[in-house]
Amino acid sequence: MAPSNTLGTTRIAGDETAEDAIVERIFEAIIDQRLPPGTKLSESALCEAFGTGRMRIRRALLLLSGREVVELRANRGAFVASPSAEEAAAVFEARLLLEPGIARLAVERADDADIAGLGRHLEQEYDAHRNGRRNDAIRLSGQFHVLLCQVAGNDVMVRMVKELVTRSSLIIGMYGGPGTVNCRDDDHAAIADAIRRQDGDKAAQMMRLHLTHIQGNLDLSGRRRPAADLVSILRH
Amino acid sequence: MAPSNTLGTTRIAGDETAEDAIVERIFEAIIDQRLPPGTKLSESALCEAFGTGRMRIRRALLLLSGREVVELRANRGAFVASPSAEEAAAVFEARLLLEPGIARLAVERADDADIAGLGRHLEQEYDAHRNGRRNDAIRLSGQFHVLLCQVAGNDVMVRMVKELVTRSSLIIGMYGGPGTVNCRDDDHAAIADAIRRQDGDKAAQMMRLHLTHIQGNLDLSGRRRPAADLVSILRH
DNA sequence: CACAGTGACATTGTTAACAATCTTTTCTAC
DNA sequence: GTAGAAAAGATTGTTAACAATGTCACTGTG
Repeated sequence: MAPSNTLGTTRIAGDETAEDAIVERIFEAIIDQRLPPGTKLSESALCEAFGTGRMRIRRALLLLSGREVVELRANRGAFVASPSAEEAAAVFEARLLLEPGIARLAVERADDADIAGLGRHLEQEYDAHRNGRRNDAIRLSGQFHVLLCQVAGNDVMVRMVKELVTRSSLIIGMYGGPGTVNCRDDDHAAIADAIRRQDGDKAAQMMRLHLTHIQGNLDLSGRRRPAADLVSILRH
Repeated sequence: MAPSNTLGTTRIAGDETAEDAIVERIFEAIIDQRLPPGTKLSESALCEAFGTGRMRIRRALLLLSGREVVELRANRGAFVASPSAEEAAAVFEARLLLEPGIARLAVERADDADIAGLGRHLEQEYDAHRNGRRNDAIRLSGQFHVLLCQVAGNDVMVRMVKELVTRSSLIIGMYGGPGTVNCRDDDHAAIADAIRRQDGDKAAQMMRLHLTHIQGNLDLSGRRRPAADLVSILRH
């Protein structure tokens, strides 16, 4: 099972530092849109939420700012990034350049275990969607793209896509319609199907289409969701 | 002129923090192979080299580790990353996926000023190469790829390619022949030429060829250059 | 009533001392 | 002379106090 540690790094268990875990938790919270853009990430609140000292928190925030997911304003503190419209366009342009190729690579590299894993993932996604577990649905939806990179067997791309997916969540939170979810399950199923059939061109094309779908649901008028209470969101 | 601040971020001048400058300097030093893989980056040496306190240095090192360019070993300190053979393959696979598309985008977006800028850059590259300024040649060579992203007008890709180019320098330092430079100037000229002629397919193809050339000069037998003296390398 | 100024409070940024770990040297035993 | 152990030294990691800055409520004035 192991429901937690989703989107986790490809690292050996004992090797993880505490701030990596914090980074990962905040990453996830942003991906499933529990932390909307602009949310203030105050040090004291994070200390309380994670039960750790200020140093760890500050390191984690610095790491997150390096991933463009958190904005550090001098003497003001850390905030969940609020991507501009240009940034949003750039993120999706990058995804359209990367991910169809990744899908094609995934076709080349996928073995039976990978195919089975994709199937299991789709089932989870579908389940979460059907049972109305919105947060799970959003997170799994983003995780699908990362999973594809893992099937493609390229850790560099895993890192990149993880960052792009997270930023996409922020973008959707800002510029997407109220009910918009990260991805439509049907698209994912189509991509996975193409991979199962070893049709690289189709997989790439479906991925391109999928990303275009998401992009098409954005309106770029700069709305913003209200910031929520940090401690309750991140409490374990 | 402005010979320094090459490969600099797309940021407003006054907005830069001190650690960003440090990060950029180390990035550059790695790109033109003055800092070989495995070099120990001791805090005290860096403090001396940059004339700043330990805190700044530690923040910079953490940022660099987030970009996979520096490896942080607990209680041992920071080291210039030594990419494994698998990592090397992943980096070039990612570049082959990204950069041909970027070249194509650059063709679509390039205006006259961009074309002129590319021309000037090539001249500088050629000049450095002819006059035996090896470090400049290597740095400019890497910078060409970043410049292309800037022409393509996508800051997300700029960040990605900057990281990939830096890691490529490490890879070449470890697995490349002794005289191997980052890129051959001819390839760059051919790419720039295709852009000038607005031939997107050709630009993409030349980029693919170019990256394949570099990749072909690697042998993956895990040699390592000796570590050099930090303070003399980074002193201003 | 609106607004500028002032002060108290809260939050972030920095520094320096301390603790823990690793490295190197030295000493002893074989 | 070599190998192992122990201690001294150097380096990194952590903590806590302090300084600087920003925020907000309150007050007085126009």
